[in-house]
Formats: sequence, C-alpha cells, structure tokens
Amino acid sequence: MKSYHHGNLKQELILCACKLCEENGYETLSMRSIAKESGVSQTAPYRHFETKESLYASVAMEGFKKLSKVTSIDTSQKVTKKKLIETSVNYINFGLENANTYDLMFGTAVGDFSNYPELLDCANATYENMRLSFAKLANDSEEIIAYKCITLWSMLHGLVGILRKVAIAGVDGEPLKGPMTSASLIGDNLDLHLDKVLTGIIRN
Amino acid sequence: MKSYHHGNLKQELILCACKLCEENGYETLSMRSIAKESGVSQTAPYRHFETKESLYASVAMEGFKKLSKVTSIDTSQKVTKKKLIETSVNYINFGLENANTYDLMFGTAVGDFSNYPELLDCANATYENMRLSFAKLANDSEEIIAYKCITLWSMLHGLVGILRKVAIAGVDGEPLKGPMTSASLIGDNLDLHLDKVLTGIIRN
DNA sequence: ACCATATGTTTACAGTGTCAACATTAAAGT
DNA sequence: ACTTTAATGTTGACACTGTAAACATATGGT
Repeated sequence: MKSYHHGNLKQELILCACKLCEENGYETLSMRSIAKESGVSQTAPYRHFETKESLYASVAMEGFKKLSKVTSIDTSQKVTKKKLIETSVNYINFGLENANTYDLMFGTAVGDFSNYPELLDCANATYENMRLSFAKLANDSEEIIAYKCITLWSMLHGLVGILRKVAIAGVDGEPLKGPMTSASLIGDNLDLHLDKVLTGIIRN
Repeated sequence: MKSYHHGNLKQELILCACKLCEENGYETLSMRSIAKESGVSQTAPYRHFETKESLYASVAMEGFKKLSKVTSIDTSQKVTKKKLIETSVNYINFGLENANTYDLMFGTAVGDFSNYPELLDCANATYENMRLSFAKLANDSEEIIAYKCITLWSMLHGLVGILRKVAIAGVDGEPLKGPMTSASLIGDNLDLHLDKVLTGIIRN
C-alpha cells in the first residue's frame, strides 16, 4: 500500500524528531531512530537534512515557533507590566515543560544560527515581539528598549536553567541543598519574583 | 620504558579530557580519544570512570574548582558592591573563555549532580561563597540573602548564554541583528550593566 | 611466598553519522 | 506521448562510538 515515495516525509521526520527529542533528550536523538520511527530506510533522512545538525536546527525552529506563540503579547493593545509578567511566566513554563527542546534552542548543538536562516528568523521573531512590547510600555530610546529586553531575557533564561536543576534535585523528596534551596525560593514565588525583577527593569 | 601500570592515569585522563573538551566541545570528547591521547588502550579509562557521564562529571568538577577560584570573595574582609561586580565580571569571563566546559557544568550532559557527590560539593561551594558575600554585605534574613544570590546567579548565567551567542554571531563582522544587537549593548558596557543590576538586587 | 585486588589489554558487539552506488518515481521539456 | 532530468528512496559500506567480557600483569597485605 505504501508507495515508494512518501509524499510528506520531511514534515513527518521533523514531527518525529521533536517527539523523540522531548521524550529522551536531543543527545539520544539519531538520524536512524527517526528514520525507523517514520518507517523509512536509515539514510532516507539525508534527502531532507544534510547533516544531523540541520535536523537539530529544524527541531529548534519548531521550538521557537511554539515559544513565540506562548510568549507573544498583542502590541496593538496597551502593554502592561502585568502582561509582561504573564509572558515571563509562560516563557519559564515553556522552558521547564520543553526542557530538552529548550536545550537544543539555547545550547550549542546548533552552532551558528546564521547557517539556518529560517531558524534565525524564528529566533529573532520571538525577540522582536518582546522588543515591541517594551517599546509600547514606555517612551524610551531604541537603545534603552533593547537594553531592557536583553536584561529581561537573560534573566528568564538564567531562571529556566536554575529552576530545572531544582526540578531534578527535588524529585526524591530530600531537602534541597546549596543553591537549590534558594532557587526553590524563587520557584515557589515566581510571580512575586518576576514582579520585583520587572519593576526594576522597567524603572531602569 | 613505560611500565604496564601508569601510576597516575586517572589524573592524566582528566587533564586530557579537560583539554579536549575545551578545545573541541564536550560532544566530540570520547572515551577512546582521551585513552589514545594518554597513550593507553581504548578501554583503560573504564578502570577509572564507570561511564562517560562520570568522566564528564570529573571535567565539570574541575570547571567548578576553577570557577570558584576566580569568583571567590574574601569574606573575612569587608564586602562591597564593587567586589561583587568584580566577581560578576569574572564569572562572565569564565563562562566566555571556558565556554565548552561551562556547557558541561550547567547543561544536561551530567544529569543529576547528586550521583557525583564531589561534583555536587564543588558546585555548592561556588554558591556558598556568594551566599557568604551577600550575608556580609547587608544584614538580611537568610531567606533574603538566598534570594539575592539566586537572582544574581541566574542573571549571570543568562548573560553568559546570551553573550556567547553574540560572540558567535559577530565574528564575520556583519552587523548583528535581533537580540544580538541588544546583547552587544550589554557586552560593551558590562561593568555599567552589572552595576545597575547589582544595585537593584542589593536594594531588593 | 602467596593471594586478593587494582589496573591494564584484547576482543567483540551493537549503535552511530555519513558517503557512494543504485532504484524508483514525479516533474519538466520536447 | 515520450524522453530526459531531478527528486526521493534503498542497500551496503566505512570509520567511529560506548561499553561489556575475558584475560594479563603488577601491587600490597598476610
């Protein structure tokens, strides 16, 4: 029943890769595994992805699309601190719930985004919405806006990294030690923490 | 001339691994490559590291030791904001200059630190000094101190991640786009930025 | 001197990324 | 409609990887 040509293999491979990546981590994701899972021969993926890295790039791109969706603020409406907090929470949740994909997006597995222009566009789009949001929030110079953006972004990125370690360290119910204790202080009061941080950033 | 037993293989393997990791990234680091580089058989490392992950753990631990060294503040002296800024700069420089090792330390290659108690200790020690520094800086409650710590740490961690992308994106001399433009705003004024951030954190 | 243990080697297996040669089909040009 | 070409798929191969098993040699405690 299956024809020699799949018809939509690339998309299926990407879907497959996203699933396997999120389930088992991108490190265990292999060209051969997605091929098997998609029911094609081991080297079929090479007709659609020059290298494994370029497959990674595709998975990362899907990640950025999803991230964009959950973090984007409607900039045609009034932008408030509350909305920024909401978006920040969404960002962090995305990072925690899609941890493995998040690694791919912000790690080193995909070396230089400019080798994958579509990926670069998606990544930039995520940022661009944040930029517009800050632009709408106050009447700052371009430079200040950009500065506020990056301050928030790096903050969120750092938080995701640290809160994830807490999630790992905390599973066995033992009391957390070291930095993890502190991190859980934030995790349990995320809204409050973000409010503080954002207040600081906005005030500049 | 070489005796059957090496005498100090473990240490040499770790040294080797650190070198290869930082040179080519931990992803290309292999059990076999460090064995070859150390002049022993392919499986010799398995007498000292149960799995590849445990080798990673050793490399990460060396990283934390080094990080501790460059970031530690003498808490027997008076702790000032200036010192914290200095330490923060050192942290970020460490992250940029030891990028590949940094990945190992804060990425997912070593899953759960509690499987490697020595590593966990080293990681916690790095944090502990920061905690003491904040404790010395102001008369806050334990909770507030921990909170300030983690806020700074996640900030620094986030910055490292983002500034690295800039370093990659900026090599070809082309004008940076998207978030990278903003990030370079920070990179070029790191001290100023950290001063602002720290002022915010200290003020709470 | 003897023996357990630590440390090293050889061999082997299954899995990986990727290339080259070949097969089949869909698309494009005449 | 027929032929050519490019796109897409398969098979087979190579060098590399992590790691387990079986064996070899050195070291230290008795």
